[in-house]
Amino acid sequence: MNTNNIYRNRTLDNVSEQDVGAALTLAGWVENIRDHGGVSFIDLRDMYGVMQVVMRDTSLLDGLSREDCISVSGVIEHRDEETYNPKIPTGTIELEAKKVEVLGKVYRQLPFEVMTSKETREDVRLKYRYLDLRNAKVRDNMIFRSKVISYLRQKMTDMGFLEIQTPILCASSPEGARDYIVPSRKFKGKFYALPQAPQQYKQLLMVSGFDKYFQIAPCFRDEDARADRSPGEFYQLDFEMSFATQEDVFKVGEEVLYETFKKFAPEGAEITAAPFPIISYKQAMLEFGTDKPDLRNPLRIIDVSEFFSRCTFKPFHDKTVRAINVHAQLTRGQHEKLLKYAQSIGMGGLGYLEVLEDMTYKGPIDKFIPDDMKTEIRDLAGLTAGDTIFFIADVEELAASYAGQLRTEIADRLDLLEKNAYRFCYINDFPMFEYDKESKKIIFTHNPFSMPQGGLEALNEKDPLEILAYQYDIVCNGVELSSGAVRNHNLDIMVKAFEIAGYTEDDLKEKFGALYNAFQFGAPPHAGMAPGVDRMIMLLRNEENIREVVPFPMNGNAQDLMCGAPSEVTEQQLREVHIKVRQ
RNA sequence: GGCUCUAUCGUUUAAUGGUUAGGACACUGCUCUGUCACAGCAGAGAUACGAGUUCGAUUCUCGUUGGAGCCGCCA
Repeated sequence: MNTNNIYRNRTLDNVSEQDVGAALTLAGWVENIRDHGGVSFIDLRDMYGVMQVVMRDTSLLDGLSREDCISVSGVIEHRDEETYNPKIPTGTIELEAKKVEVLGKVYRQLPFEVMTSKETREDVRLKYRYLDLRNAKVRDNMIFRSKVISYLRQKMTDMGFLEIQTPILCASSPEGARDYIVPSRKFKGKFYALPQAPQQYKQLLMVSGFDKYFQIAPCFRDEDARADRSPGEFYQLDFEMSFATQEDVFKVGEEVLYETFKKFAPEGAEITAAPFPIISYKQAMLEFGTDKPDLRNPLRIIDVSEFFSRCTFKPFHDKTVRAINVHAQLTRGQHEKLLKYAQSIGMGGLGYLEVLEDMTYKGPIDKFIPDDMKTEIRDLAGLTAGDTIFFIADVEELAASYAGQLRTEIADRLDLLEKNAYRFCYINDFPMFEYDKESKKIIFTHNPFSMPQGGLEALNEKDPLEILAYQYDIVCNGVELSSGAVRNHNLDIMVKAFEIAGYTEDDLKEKFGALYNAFQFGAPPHAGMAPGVDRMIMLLRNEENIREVVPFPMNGNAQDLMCGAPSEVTEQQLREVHIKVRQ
């Protein structure tokens, strides 16, 4: 880039051997100073690269320190061949400084060294995030993020989707996550809420006739953080389509994600090609013990409850029994560690069998399997010599969950995960309702606006807990990237569904008035989903923590350590919005 | 709300019931004409806070505060 102003006339990606002899002014930050007495070097860094500046007049160095922001004028010189630096693109040239101007001085000792900031305690990095962002790796994550987002926009636009902004100040909704609320000045005692997602607006856009909508949408949820979950706010690639079925949405999701991952994944990465495998919720809970399976993990869980109901091992009778064949022999140490892990997640013990060379079994469970049933378990679990099979028994829900956690733990310990691969799948057929033990009521499992499979007839006739929804997730490497649904655009079905979840038609009118009204004016069938943008980038960058790909993340307690949010406001501000804070 | 881990110079890391609490990088000063995360010499700089046990606590115990991870929660 040519900029040509008083600060600089080139950026550092645009200086090359062709410029040897040219008088240039460059600007950036002092990354490093190497003072050799008679001659000194500084590494000048800007957003685009690094350039060595040589100072033969060492008085130019006076008063300079690391991370000062400076403008340097001088002449580009060719380096002697033995002093080339192959590590940087500008390694065969350097700028001989004639004049240095400090544009922004460093007045205090830096809280950490920029070059190694990623090794610094996270709360210190976050407090000085603007310095942390000077680090090349952190900066590259942001540049990468920008490129991904701009590609997503381009791709969605190319596919015929229209980007439309929806409000940030909207009405609070009773379902889902806790809202962030904003008090109203004009209406005493009333509040706006920040959107958990643009859910209702995008459905209203469908009613308006905007066939294909998308948005890189900020979403706000007042829930606790996790390593892969930003507290407070995050971004989704939110999209919705009219006259669309689940399959139509799957096609769009597959295309966008596959193309994006193909373009941005590390070199040589394997990416699931479309069509992505579709796994029902029920099958996922059985085979993987979770609704977000990591398909890089080759281990599968099988159900052996019926088999063990016929064996003589009492503790397994009347239990759900799941089994994992790990296709390997574990050392005694590995067994001990695994048992310890099993106990740490709440399991009583961990039964297993080892398959010997002669296909007989060894292990604490063996004596409870009658001789005439030994080949049956072999066929059931596909046992071959050298295998070890673990058994997990409990009530169904816990057995599934324990088996799922063990599957992950074993694969980790035995290093079984497929390397440099992005394995996608759809999980669908989620239950529409579930029983909430706390309130002892039937509640919506996920999105209350999803279309129940079987429509009104199912709602009227089936056990609510048996009804499935046209509701789906995209999972990649064990990370839930997205959820979505075919929406319920039929008012009768919606009234009935909400009735089952304990809402009257009046509740519906009051809480979701916009949708309730809109669906009386010719609502088209529609469906959509919303892949998480931050999570996508985290996966593509192989970062363990989502904060590494967010420009200004809050800490785990949803505090902005840099600016001090949340903070107190003045008495007057509170008075204006009719709020009194209880001491 | 619950569980687990954690807190030593600016950063990072070591050690210890009695020490001058050590190193590395950064910082300050000096030396050095080709380095590139330069090198050498010298210097300044730390046991989060509050109790308890003890002759003596930075070390052991409890609590507070902060941080991280997990569970709950996240339509």
